[in-house]
Amino acid sequence: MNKKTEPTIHDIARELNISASTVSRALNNNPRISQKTRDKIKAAADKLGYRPNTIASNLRNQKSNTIGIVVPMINRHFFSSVISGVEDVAFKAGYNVIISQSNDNFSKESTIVHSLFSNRVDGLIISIGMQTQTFAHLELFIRKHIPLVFFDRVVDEIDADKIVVDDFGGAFQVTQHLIDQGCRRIAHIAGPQNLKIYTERKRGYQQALSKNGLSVDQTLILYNNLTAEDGQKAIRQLLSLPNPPDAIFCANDTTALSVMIFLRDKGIKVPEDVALCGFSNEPFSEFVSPSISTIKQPGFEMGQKAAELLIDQIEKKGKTERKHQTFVMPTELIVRQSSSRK
Amino acid sequence: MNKKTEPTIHDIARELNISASTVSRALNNNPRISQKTRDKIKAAADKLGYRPNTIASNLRNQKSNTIGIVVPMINRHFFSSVISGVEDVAFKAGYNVIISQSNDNFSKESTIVHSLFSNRVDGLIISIGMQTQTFAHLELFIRKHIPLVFFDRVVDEIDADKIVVDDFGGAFQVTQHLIDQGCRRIAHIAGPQNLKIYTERKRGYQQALSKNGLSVDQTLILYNNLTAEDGQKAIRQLLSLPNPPDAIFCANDTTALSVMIFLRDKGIKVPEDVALCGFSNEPFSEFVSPSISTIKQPGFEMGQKAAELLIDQIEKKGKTERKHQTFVMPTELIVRQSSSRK
DNA sequence: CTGAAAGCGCTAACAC
DNA sequence: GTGTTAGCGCTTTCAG
Repeated sequence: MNKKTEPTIHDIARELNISASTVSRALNNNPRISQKTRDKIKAAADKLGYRPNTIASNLRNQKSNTIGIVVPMINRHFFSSVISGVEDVAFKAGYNVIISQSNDNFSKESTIVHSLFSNRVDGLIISIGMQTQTFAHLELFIRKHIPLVFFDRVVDEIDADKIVVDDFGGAFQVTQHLIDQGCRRIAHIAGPQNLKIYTERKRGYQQALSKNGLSVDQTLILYNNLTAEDGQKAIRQLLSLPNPPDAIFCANDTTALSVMIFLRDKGIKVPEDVALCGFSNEPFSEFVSPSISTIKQPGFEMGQKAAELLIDQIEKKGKTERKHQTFVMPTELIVRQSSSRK
Repeated sequence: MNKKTEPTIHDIARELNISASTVSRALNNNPRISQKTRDKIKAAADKLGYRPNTIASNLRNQKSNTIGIVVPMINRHFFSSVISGVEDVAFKAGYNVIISQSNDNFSKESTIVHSLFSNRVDGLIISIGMQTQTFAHLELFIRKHIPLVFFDRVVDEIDADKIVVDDFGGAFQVTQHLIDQGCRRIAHIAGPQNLKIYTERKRGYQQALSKNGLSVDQTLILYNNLTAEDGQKAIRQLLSLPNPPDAIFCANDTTALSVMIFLRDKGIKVPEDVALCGFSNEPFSEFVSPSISTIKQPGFEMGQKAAELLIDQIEKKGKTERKHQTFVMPTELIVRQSSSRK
């Protein structure tokens, strides 16, 4: 903030020998001010280099025109796409976007959410961290009736609008596809089961197996945090089984990639020896060799939808508080080399 | 913002039959308040579910504890890494981060910057858009003495702190490397020359050629906006030359990738027939086949540095207004398959 | 069509 | 160690 005091509406008022309220009205295009004075005031404002002080206006109006967004990691393609979508819609509607990342750290997430509340954001869009298992910080928003929209990693226990992709359906499709390619012992590298997206993906996988008369072998389901290192560990373990899998469905692309690189280094052929699928359609999955089959998640569109829902709630506030809904965005199976046995 | 009026320090004051200023002081840990009353006040605050209203505090303190960041596209690995670095440092220092993307659109960039000013951000971090050729919107910040830090796509005409990578050095290294691999007709797909990063990359390329006694052939330098489509067009044109190149240095990885895919589809061998290098080390460049040699840009670290410089300026404000500096982050050549002829 | 006055919630002289 | 008071810059009744 600058020290030389900025021109205010009072400076404009003094310049023109009128009152500050008239200036305020003119600058807000209040029709009660004549066109002539309005023009005069705007000219003076320009001349003085006046810029409205949004903070003062926010305080007075009890509205910050700001929305907060919290993601685990900004620097991840899916999340940055969502943020981009949010910004796109928010900008057009005249809202600022404050971003924060939790780094999957519960304590940071909680601090951030409280700080956003103190900043009086008009609404919050969040995808919770992997560690998050209690929700007092989010219930705060509910209790105060501040609009809240979850996306991707949502919280069942809280009643709010949610945007998810069809994790179950996507996982089902992937698994069915692997079965169609002739795979019979399909492993699953699963994510932390406190996150619904990962339980859903597992459920889709299991259901597809069952529907096709294949048994669910618990030794073929491994749980971890889906990092590249976790993928390495998991594939080692799977290969060491007496009866190793002929296909692996990884709950994200990062893990799928690390598995693929491991197999490539070991001279194990993908997809001939082991077929492989990921989830999310990270940009690299298309270009690696062999390219990785995966499920496309429309990140940008999810961000747009989340922002639309949130702003809708903000601006309808008070009137018809409508029921909260969960929007399921369609997923799309993208078949690439890593699973194409023909 | 919620309608049920939030508890304020006055509510706490009334509850305890003390004055609001005492409450304010206690909550800010002012040592002039006795430990006993401080505890009492904090207990009452908790009980009432009090959350400080940052907007009011900001207005009073003439400080928003917010920094703005403007990038061309949030949804690009390099930029989201920078944002992540900024958030990392800003959070620890108690600042919020408002993000916006210009979409390389000058008019949007200008609107955003003015809006951030109206929001009284304490400082601004920006990488300008491809179209940006006039700087009135940025001079506003200079004129008002609001700290401003440029990164990556900086503006020579404005005196401010800048963080860049060593574009010249990186391009020189890449080109030298291609020469070392035996290439003699090295083409360059260059970016828009109003952006310094691209003139520097071109300059590094030319200098390396000259140093090695190779002539600079203007027909081998193509200018465009470095999209995937631009890359396709450029490689077509280069291949149609009477004397086509034996190596191509692309000013970014996106273009390098599209060139590589084109060559792969045409059955032209990389690196044997045409060696290829990019710039930026986008995640995909490592995993494509053949993997793409490139220059690593430390995005996260640049973001951290930018935030540190900015916050340093904000908090030293008024005192010793130090000279503005340009920080050049080292680049690193990453040699991969696309240029390894051995 | 315009002005006067109050107040959004917080902080910081200045008093005592 | 605590209270009183004024004011950050803006908007909005209410009055005329």
